[in-house]
Amino acid sequence: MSTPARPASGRGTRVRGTRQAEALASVLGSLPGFLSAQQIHAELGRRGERIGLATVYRHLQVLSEDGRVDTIREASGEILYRQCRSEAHHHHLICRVCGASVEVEGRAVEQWAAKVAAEAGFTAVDHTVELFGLCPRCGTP
Amino acid sequence: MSTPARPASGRGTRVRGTRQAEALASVLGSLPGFLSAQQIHAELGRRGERIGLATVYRHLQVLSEDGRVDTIREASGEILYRQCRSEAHHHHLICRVCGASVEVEGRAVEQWAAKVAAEAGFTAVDHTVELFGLCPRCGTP
DNA sequence: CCAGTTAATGAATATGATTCCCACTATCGT
DNA sequence: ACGATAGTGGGAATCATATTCATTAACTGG
Repeated sequence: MSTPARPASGRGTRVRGTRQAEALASVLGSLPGFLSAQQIHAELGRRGERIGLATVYRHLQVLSEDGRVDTIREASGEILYRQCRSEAHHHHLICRVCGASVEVEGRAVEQWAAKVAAEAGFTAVDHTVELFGLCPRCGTP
Repeated sequence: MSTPARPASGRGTRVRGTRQAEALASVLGSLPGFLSAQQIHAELGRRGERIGLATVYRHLQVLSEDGRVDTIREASGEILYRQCRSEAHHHHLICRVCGASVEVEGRAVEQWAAKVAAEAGFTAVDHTVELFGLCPRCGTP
């Protein structure tokens, strides 16, 4: 036997372990900032993996639905993806220039949101909070 | 003379007072929530104004650049527009169901953002904050 | 180890919002 | 009223993302 099966993702997923899924995970795991689907696709090509753009989109969609990658929307409307460390709810501080990002937690924001919502009589409140700026490297020429 | 000119927007804008601009302003002024360009275009048609979609987009773009309307991005990526009361910086609490919105200020959030950014060494930090929930009417069946 | 089952792939095509093009029209200064 | 020119609008262009469907290949039972 030699534990033949499950060469891929390892988990008890209903997903087949494919070369493409592994390559995508590898890229997400090795690059630090937020990337667009197209950038990820390009990086895959650069690494010699010839993977269809549709497949990249498909995987990213599933991964983000499962909460395994976080997404933000750029000013242009393009979606950027990033594999995140913490499972817990958090926000991002993102460099406008290089895309580097820091995960930040926002207890203060959660509380503020809850208070404001309650005052207005709103329920089931969700929120989006993202911070954009210049990281130390890009902001200090 | 009889102060003939300036039939349109009134302000010292460099924009010509056109029928289309007035109609658009009228729609924005009379509808309460956030609307997509297409919804606004449809409403204009409903009111008997035959205005090109391109013109609607053009005006909305200028208005939002001038800060005369606020914009948010729906989950689908579509941009929603709304004429806002206050010139001052503010955020929105928006009903997921009916689109109604309340303007909220977020001193607490601004301060939190500034602090978090400073700690990470980021500069020139900007932020996006939007709250989505169910308004009193839509949340209480 | 092999063949069959079926999910996964990907090239091409579709979609849908937004923008661009450009000939035509209407506003405003004179 | 006239002319310069900003504004208009129909349609084509763009661009990210979704979908289709025939083909490929990952797992599974034998």
